[in-house]
Amino acid sequence: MSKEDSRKILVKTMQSALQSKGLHGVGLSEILKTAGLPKGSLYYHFPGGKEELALAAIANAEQEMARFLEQVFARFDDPLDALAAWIDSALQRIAASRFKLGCPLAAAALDCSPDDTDLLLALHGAFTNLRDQLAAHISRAGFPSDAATDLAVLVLTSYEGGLMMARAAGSTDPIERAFRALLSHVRLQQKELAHGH
Amino acid sequence: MSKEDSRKILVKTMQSALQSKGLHGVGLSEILKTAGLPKGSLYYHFPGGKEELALAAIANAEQEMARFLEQVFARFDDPLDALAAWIDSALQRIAASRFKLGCPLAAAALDCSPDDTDLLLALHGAFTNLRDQLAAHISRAGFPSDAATDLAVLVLTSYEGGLMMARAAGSTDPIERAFRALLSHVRLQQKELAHGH
DNA sequence: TACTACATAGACCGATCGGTCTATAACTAG
DNA sequence: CTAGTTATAGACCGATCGGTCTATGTAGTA
Repeated sequence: MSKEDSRKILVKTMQSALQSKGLHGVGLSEILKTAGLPKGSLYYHFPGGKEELALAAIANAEQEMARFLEQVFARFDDPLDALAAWIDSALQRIAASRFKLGCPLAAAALDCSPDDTDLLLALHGAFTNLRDQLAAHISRAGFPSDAATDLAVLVLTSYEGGLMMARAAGSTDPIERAFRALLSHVRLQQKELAHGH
Repeated sequence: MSKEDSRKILVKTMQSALQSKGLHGVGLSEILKTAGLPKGSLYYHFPGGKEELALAAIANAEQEMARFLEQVFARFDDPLDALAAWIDSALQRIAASRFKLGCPLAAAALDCSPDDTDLLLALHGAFTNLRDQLAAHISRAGFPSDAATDLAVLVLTSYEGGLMMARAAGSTDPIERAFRALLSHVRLQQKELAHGH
């Protein structure tokens, strides 16, 4: 097994563990058992141990999400249609996991100690990047830059909060309701803007 | 020290621990040290151990939040003004804790195992109650029942997601942005409704 | 074949985990 | 004063935690 294979397996395993149990909810032994690798491999690829692995998993999750967003926005002319499609696919993914999987970023953010600065900094960076990416697309829908950034944050917070509540509810209902409300309000605002107010 | 005192201290300590470190982020020993009580007290008041204590902390957090919401909505004629005031006070509370404290419900939801059914059921109940409470007030602002519930969920998800992102950012910026967008869109919709559309 | 990285393998460590158990202090009722 | 209940107190337990360490393949190069 090559170097890159083991690294990737470990990162993916940690990412999935973050989604289902949080940072402190899983032990290294469980991760290694799932990954099918011994402890030596972990500390060879990640001398920093659990935290370094978590940082890698966070970076990977951010990249995956950014890539996916880019794909979705490329498939639709109207950014708001893309937004709706993104949420639809998220609903399917969550339901498919029987509501076990949340966002690895959110889980890490709430499960770490407040003075775990490395982790929090990485998370802040990830959220900022995703926010700016969303904002850039939303502004294409006719929203001024400031309003687009605010809207992007609203979308992200609802998404994260919605994932969390969907997990508790064992249902996609919270996400469906939140984005039904969000999109209906945003469409209305868009119409107002188009009429030159 | 009376029975009720120790119980309350333990519940509050666990609640605060959930907010700052999550369910698995704190050990019982740390909780007991903070509470200034020995292990015997914990297992006397909560024979079910950590999980029973966590359930009590969740129930208490829900009650506190519901009570606070009731107070805020009682102070304003316009429910949307109350919503804004609620967020303002949340911003102050978060900043005062130097962004260390999140929502204990969210932390528990993301930090527990997917088959921890007791915990997830309690969380689902709490979120549903808060949602219905919010929806009842929002419908007073002129929104039909269905739309009011959707909006209430949007408010809750944004609040929870916003708290999480504020923690990562070390700033109230995400909450401010999310609710600036949310309230502006909702006010617009309210105007449309008032004009009889 | 010998040398040298790379990567795996897992025994082992002290610390801490959640939980159990017995002992005792403090108060109340008779 | 005694008996009984309530609550505190903390020693103690096996399991598991994250992390270190040495030994063992294994692949590429000379």
